[in-house]
Amino acid sequence: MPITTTSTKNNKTKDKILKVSTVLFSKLGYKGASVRKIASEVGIRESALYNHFENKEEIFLEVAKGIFSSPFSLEHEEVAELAARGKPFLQKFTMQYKMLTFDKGNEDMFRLLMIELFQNKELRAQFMQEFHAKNIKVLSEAFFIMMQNSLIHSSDPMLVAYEYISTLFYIRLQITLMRFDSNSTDSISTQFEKHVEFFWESIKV
Amino acid sequence: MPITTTSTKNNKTKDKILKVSTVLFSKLGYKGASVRKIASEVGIRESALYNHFENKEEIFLEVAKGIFSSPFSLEHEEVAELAARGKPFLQKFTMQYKMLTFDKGNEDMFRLLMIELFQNKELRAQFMQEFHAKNIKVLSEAFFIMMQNSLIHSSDPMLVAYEYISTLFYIRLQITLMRFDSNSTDSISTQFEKHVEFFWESIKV
DNA sequence: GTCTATATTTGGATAGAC
DNA sequence: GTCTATCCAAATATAGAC
Repeated sequence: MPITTTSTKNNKTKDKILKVSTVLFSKLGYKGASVRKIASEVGIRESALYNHFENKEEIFLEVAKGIFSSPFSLEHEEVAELAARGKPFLQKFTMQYKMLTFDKGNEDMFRLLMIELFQNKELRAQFMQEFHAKNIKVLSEAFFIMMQNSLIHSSDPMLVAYEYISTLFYIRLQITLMRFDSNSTDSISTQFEKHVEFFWESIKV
Repeated sequence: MPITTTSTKNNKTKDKILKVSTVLFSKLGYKGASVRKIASEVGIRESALYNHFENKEEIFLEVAKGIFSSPFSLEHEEVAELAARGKPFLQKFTMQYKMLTFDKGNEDMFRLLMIELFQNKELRAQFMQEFHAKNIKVLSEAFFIMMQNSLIHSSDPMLVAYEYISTLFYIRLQITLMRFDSNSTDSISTQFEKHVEFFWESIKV
């Protein structure tokens, strides 16, 4: 008995509403994605939407849940194991980040986050926690281990983590922008790998 | 005969409209800042607005001009001179960036840019050009000079520039987010200086 | 240049028949 | 659960008096 994220029952319309809403919210933002457009795209009347959701806000909140539900992350043991080897950790972490960047669903969620970031206090708080603090935590733990193993120069692990994640974020933002305009990301797609190389060369003993 | 940026004549109302619009657009975005709210805040009727601007779009475009009009930047000669000394260049460049981050007017413009980034193709193009490409150009020129003077390790100046600017951008975004919620930026305000130190230690010969 | 009045469109939401 | 019909509020914008 597999349980879907949200609805326990077979609810095709509700699912379609969420699917359509995700696309529209992440393209047009909360205000831009009107109930009219959503209903029209789903293929039903606006009034029918209200059989599945209380109001527009509820649809949005359901969609927005997806923003911070990262499909994968490194296990604590895996972090320790990889960090002890140094560079492999950075490679693994960065490739996961790259995957998220190019994954269609996560791309939509990232765009939605960026669009609503300054319009939604709750999203800002979650951004700081889930996108920033969590990454800083994992990375600084890894860098700390690398320092203990004398693989990299000793300094503040949190600072090193900050420096590392900031570039990943910037690459992700740029790529998301380019893809939104259907521009080629060829010139920037290897930036993640270049970042790993540059950074590792910078910090290694 | 000093000429104001936009209006040659003394036009107090028009100036007030622009001032109010700047605040509202940068808080609520294009859609959120209604003509009603603008007029109300200015202290006139909506219809009176149309004596000064064709429509809402025109007001926005006028306000948006301010996004990419950086108040200061380094002269070409100054870049060369400072870059030849290495670290002083990074310090100067970064302090200018920090000033922009904390400057009220530029803070509003940066927020407006972030809010509308995914809603406005023209803004995206300008962001890539004015915020990214221009900075990469200045920085890579400086790093190139440092390499020629054997102050830093030889590598791709563009890559080094990319790594450098990405962190500055991330710090700026975080600070702008915190200030938007009136949160203290004490813990992060020295991040710019830390970035200079960390980066210089990473690249210096 | 500003006001009142009004037109028009869009958007969120409900009532009630099927 | 979906439809038609309808309501109400908000938003952009114009006409014309003062």
